[in-house]
Amino acid sequence: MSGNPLLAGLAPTHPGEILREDILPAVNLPKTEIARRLGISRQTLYDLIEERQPVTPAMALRLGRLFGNAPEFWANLQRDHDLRILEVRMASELAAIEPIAA
Amino acid sequence: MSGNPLLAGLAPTHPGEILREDILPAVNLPKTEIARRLGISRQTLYDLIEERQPVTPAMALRLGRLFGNAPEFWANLQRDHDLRILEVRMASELAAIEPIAA
DNA sequence: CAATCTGTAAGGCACTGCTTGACAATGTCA
DNA sequence: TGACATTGTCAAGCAGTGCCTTACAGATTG
Repeated sequence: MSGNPLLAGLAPTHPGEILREDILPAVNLPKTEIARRLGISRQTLYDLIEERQPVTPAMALRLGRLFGNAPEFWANLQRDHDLRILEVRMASELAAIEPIAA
Repeated sequence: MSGNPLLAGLAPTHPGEILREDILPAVNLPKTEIARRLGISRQTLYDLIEERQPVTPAMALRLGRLFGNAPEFWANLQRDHDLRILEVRMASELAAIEPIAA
């Protein structure tokens, strides 16, 4: 998948984007309140929303619980984001690894 | 899924277990060599194998590259492991979160 | 006006992912 | 047999990170 030209231009969606653009507007509650309900600091919520911090496993559980979806949903968003970013950043390092013939 | 009694007794499989039990025996190369090929220290490989360290996104990419499988495979193993462990550890904390009615 | 919400910044702290270096025990093979 | 590689573990260190508290100015709302 790494070299797939069809995927090359796709911006890796950060979970914070979905939270900011889709979910929070739909829920329409003060962010202060959201943070309190999630049991995290207001600062941390803003960091998430502004894509400065990742969705950790613990955060995936909190989000899933609060918004009624599977923690895997959030974890997968973060996984895909991480892999797509790192794939580029580690390109030469990875290319140096010789795959073992199966 | 969290309360599913059918899943309750399943030990959360650490990626290290699969590496240790399935892949490394099949490959049959000195672990010293494996570590070198992965571009990580010998110590780190042992930590992985002995389930003392998680498969980070960077590690998922290395493993996928070396063993010819998708990095998502490794990342998912770690994701499931993390979630299952945390789900238990954070049980009361999560229960305190009131889900928002969709 | 008073109170709440917004968005950001600064500083700190505990944890963690990974490294290097070292060691004793075991295995391998000219 | 003796040289060498492999195994498994321990100790120490270090940079990065996830989250916190505190604080501030500006906007919004009762």
